[in-house]
Amino acid sequence: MTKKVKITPSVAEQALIRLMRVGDRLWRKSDERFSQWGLTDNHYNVLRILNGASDPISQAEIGRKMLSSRANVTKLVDLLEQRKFVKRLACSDRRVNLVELTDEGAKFIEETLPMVIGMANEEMKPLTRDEQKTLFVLLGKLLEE
Amino acid sequence: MTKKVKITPSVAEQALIRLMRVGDRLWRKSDERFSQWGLTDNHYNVLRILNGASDPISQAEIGRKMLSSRANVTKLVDLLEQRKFVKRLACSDRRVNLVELTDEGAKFIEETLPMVIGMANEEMKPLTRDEQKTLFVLLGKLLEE
DNA sequence: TGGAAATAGTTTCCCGGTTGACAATTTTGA
DNA sequence: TCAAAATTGTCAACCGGGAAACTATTTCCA
Repeated sequence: MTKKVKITPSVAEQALIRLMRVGDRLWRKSDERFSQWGLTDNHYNVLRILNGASDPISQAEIGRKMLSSRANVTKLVDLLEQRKFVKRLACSDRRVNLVELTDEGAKFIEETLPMVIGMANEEMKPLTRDEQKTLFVLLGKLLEE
Repeated sequence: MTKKVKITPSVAEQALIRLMRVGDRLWRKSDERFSQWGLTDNHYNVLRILNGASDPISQAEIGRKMLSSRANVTKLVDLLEQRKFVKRLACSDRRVNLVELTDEGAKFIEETLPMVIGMANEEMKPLTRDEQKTLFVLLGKLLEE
């Protein structure tokens, strides 16, 4: 028979695995929930970015903020535009499309955001507020490499 | 112009978003690294599960442990079998395939595991050991719903 | 100033994963 | 006991996202 490699995983590795697992689960749940509106988590992300921006922003900028490829942003904006949540504007730099939220898009955000935030709160309920804060800080340290 | 919805994100939501973001980044890096062996993170996961199991286990069981669909486990095992890392065995319950690690698969794990663990340690280096432990515990609370 | 390099957006192709249908088999319970 | 329900593995179709190639445009700098 095969001889198995015995390993006692380090704390670092255990934490890493759990981090990936929790993250994966949250993405799945999130996508599952947004599908009720025929959208992806990422579609909604675009809407929130636009809602948070004071001015229309370029697709490349959107891609940078959400760590998505330019190619994919094109597709995301395509759908959102077809849904009339978003509009592409010409820009003086004729390479770029500026994207802005339409009134309809803003209305959609307004109607759905409370529910979305509610889901987040629900998801984090097992942690006290202090623990949530601690988690936030620790994850922050991992983000800046 | 559109009226934007103003929201100050809750601590819970900020932590959740960061959690998803960090998780996503880790998955990407992980996949990128495993690709040097022509494998996916998930392929390796299967090997580790088999390495950790004392006996051959069914594909359905593998899928359960790694939160992957049965259909996908079929494909994962297909490749691993073709690579000779894994073997399918008949089972008295004739619906199931038992899967076991071959000597070659065990050898592969033995050779690569130190590197994989090293990557994990590297990734978590921004945190002290205590912080890693704290992170592990907090994430644990999120896992049990 | 003019040509090389950089940037933006799109399109095509590919890849990994899921869903749903299916056949084979086993378990359940009336 | 035996038909209905559940389980397992597979396959085909689909879907979201990434990489590379391409065009159009702008910036850089020798």
